[in-house]
Amino acid sequence: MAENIMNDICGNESTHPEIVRTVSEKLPDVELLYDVAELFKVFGDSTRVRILCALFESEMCVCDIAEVLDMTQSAISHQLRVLKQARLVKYRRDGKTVYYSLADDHIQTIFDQAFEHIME
Amino acid sequence: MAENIMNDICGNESTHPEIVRTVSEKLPDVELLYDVAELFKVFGDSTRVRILCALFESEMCVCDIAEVLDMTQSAISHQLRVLKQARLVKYRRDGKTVYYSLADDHIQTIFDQAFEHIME
DNA sequence: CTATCATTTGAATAATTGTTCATATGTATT
DNA sequence: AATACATATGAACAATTATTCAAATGATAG
Repeated sequence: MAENIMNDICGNESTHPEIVRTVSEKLPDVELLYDVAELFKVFGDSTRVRILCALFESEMCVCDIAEVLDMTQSAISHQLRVLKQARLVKYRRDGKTVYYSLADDHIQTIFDQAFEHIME
Repeated sequence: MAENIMNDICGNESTHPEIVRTVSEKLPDVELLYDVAELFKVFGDSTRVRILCALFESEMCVCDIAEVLDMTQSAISHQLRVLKQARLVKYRRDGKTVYYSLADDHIQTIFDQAFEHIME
């Protein structure tokens, strides 16, 4: 009973060497793709999506955003921090109040495409 | 020492009632925005981003993808499952081998915009 | 049927992350 | 000064998740 359980599982040689080679060449730098994933990770939370969509309409202060989303001011502030670090929102201070707005035009385009994907 | 620490923290009445009202009206359904976040969550992992970018070039079997990304075949399979559930990839079987390819044209557009945001 | 190989799946583990609570800034008013 | 209020921040907790390992399918050839 010499069960030869080798289970190569696609060992050394490729199944399709030429495809592996050309795709490996054309694939963008790992670091760039990592940054892309990081950007999408920021979009990948419903609270942040709702904040950005709210800011599509108008600049807003933290309190107003919290009221529109029916969430804690602290929770909103934490998420605005994430959006700020990703350079997706900018802010201006007026007295005690801080007003946030969108920092980038690409955002709306990206969201529009996402909507289209979901709708179809 | 009657320290009146009330800390309203934007209590009942809005700071900007008219903005809160109009934004609340225009904001898309929570469910739709939740779906948008779910889609971006799928894009928010560098392994999946690399898989999708690889598939931009050519359809590929699981083993080849694993070799291009220098990762376990099992890890790739798990992620392909996520991409499949999100209707982002489709597959065809040919004997023992399963070939994956992109299921949607929006993906490339979304990624292009993401690249632009990062580059600028 | 058995052996082999590509792929899938399930459980376990480690790491990441969103919210809450409490507290700390910062700014204006008295 | 002290008070009030908008916002920010830090620690803690719960929940989610990507990878690994082991084992199970599924498919073909002998």
